[in-house]
Amino acid sequence: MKAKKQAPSGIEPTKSELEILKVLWEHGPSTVRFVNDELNSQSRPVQYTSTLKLMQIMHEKGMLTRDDSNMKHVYQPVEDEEKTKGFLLSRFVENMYNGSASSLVMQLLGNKKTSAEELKAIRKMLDNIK
Amino acid sequence: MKAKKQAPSGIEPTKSELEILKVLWEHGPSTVRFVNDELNSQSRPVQYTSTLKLMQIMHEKGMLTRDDSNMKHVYQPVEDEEKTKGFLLSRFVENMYNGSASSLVMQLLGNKKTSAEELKAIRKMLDNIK
DNA sequence: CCTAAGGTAGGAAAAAATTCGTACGAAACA
DNA sequence: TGTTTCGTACGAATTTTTTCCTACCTTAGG
Repeated sequence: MKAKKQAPSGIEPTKSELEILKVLWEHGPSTVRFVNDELNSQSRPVQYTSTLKLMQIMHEKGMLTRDDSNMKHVYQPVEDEEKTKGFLLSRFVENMYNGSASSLVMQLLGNKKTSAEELKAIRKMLDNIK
Repeated sequence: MKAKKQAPSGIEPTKSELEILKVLWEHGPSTVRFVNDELNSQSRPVQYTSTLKLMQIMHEKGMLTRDDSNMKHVYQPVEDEEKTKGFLLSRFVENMYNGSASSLVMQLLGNKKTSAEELKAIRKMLDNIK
């Protein structure tokens, strides 16, 4: 008998779970049917019952709430987008850059894919904080 | 018979593979013994042969090269730290912020865990690019 | 030489994550 | 009312990732 590995209040989505969260973040509370259609049109073919199962599991884990007062259950993330993304981001920084946000930004700036536009936007943000 | 899913030149480490890469990045080319000791002292208990197996798999995948001219094989990442981290970072940005680096930075700035020191460092970097 | 210590290889088990088949209930509608 | 459509539940199969057991080889020390 092993203690359940504690995760910060149901956060810590797997890859597939994240896909689902993204749909819910973008479109708000949704039915399984909607999420599944979205996945199929936006990213990849997946069977309805697969999406259903996964969303049920996420519900069990406390990652999603659902309204099952109607036949078509409507699911919704427990934690909001900001919080979850913030968590994942700081874990990423922790993991990859020893917690140094500036190291990450430096990497980002050295990245060919970061356009001049982006740089400008970032500067502007920093100025606004000043 | 299914076609092997192609991955960008051996990148795309799993969680455990990343742990190993981190050791190799920090300490340079290493033996399995060294990496295993490091994992055990730095992060978690893991059997020698588990680490061995994983490093062998990474080698097969073309993620690590190895010098097996001596009995104690010495392993080394194929891609350098910058490149791999850059890849992972841009995938993260792509995934989580629709490719918008500035969105990510904004989140970072709103993060309690990003200290004033960090902010200062980031500003300085931006000024240097100007 | 013999043995102990430490190395690799490889198969297989275990665990985690993902996918799907089947059963069955409710609702839409011809 | 029958039947087709759309929904959930749930067990199980599959795939991916991780772990470890066993066999066997090489080297160091006595």
